[in-house]
Amino acid sequence: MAEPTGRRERNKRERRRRLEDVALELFEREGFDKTTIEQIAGEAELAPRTFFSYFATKDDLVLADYSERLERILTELEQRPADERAWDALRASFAAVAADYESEHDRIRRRFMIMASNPSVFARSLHLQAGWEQALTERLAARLSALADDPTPRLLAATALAVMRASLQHWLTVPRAPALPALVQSGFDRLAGDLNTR
Amino acid sequence: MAEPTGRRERNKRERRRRLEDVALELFEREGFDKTTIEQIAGEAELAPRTFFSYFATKDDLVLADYSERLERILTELEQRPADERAWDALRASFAAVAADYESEHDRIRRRFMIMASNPSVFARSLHLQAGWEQALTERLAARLSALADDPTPRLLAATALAVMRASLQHWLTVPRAPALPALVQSGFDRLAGDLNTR
DNA sequence: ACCATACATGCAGTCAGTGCATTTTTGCAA
DNA sequence: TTGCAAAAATGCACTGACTGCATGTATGGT
Repeated sequence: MAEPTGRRERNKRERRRRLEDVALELFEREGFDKTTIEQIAGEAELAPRTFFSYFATKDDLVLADYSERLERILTELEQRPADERAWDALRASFAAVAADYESEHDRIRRRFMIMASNPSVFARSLHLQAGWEQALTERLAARLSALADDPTPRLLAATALAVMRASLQHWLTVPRAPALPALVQSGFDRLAGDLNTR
Repeated sequence: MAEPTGRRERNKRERRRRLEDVALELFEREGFDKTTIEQIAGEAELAPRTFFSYFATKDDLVLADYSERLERILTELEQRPADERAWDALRASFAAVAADYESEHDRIRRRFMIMASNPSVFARSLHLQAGWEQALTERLAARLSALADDPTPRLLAATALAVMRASLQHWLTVPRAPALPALVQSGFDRLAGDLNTR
């Protein structure tokens, strides 16, 4: 009875969510290192072993939705006109994604705090970002019809991500910082324009 | 007999070195994950427990000399004239450090390969780089007399490191790449100059 | 109601990393 | 030389993440 199909799906989603919620709270209250998988599974009313069919590592609990963000960026970039200058296309794409972040400030901030205070989580997040850099590099290379040994695409990707990262950190840690899209845009502008005036 | 003092120091250095050598070779031959601390210690003729008084983690074996590099960069930056534009000072500092790398191509490449093929080592290296970014950011803030909430220093630091990283990767992976200092310099120039012409 | 399948669970194991107690080395001085 | 204190190496017992494999249990379609 009840739903026709998809109870399985629903249960899965619900359990995954429960693990995430419970874990985040424990991390904040007791600290990441002091919290064991056993505790997390316990509070989520699952067997410890089951945890690992939902998350590959403890770190992933904090970084669960990282991969969606990359998709967002790439999609956004895909939609920019082909004749737009690469840097401008990146600027627009990142600003658009930044606008998404804006509405999730608290959620993102919570995770950022845990991440920032835990080396292994932090390291893993950077590792995921490196994956983004690679993906971005490839798209840019295609877009620019760059030769395989042209460093330009990687340089652009790395720099754009650096702007995003610096902006994000600023946005999350400085008390009354401007809105994220504004920070991102001005970061891009600064690099393109008055880099040599400071 | 023999040396008056410093035998302790010497032994320590020698053992550390032995661990590093032995480990690198094992990593290359058997793979990072398949190699256990026990094996490494065994080949270096030390007790497993002793390993941890030389290296905090297995990852550190690959990244042993990362911290010295940061020092190099900061020192170099310190020596640039105070009235030089920040971006130019960074350019010169990074190019100087890049020149050091040049002579160590093989050593660096070996480690890079292990790092690139192992997530946890790679993640840790990025984490160390984030530390550099922070240190650089602080130096630049001082240099620019920037206010605490000015994003400029972080942006400059992040970007400069992005250039360095992109150049390094290019240098190590593209068959007949130009010399590293040249790559670094042209990366800096490209960002400062013709970013908006591509 | 029945069955195949997906999923949760239990169990036993590996390995990195840590704290603590003990033994061995080494530097120095009598 | 010998003796001694500090430094370093070692051994031992432990925690906790993560894995492989076998088994139980719920779910969806017939």
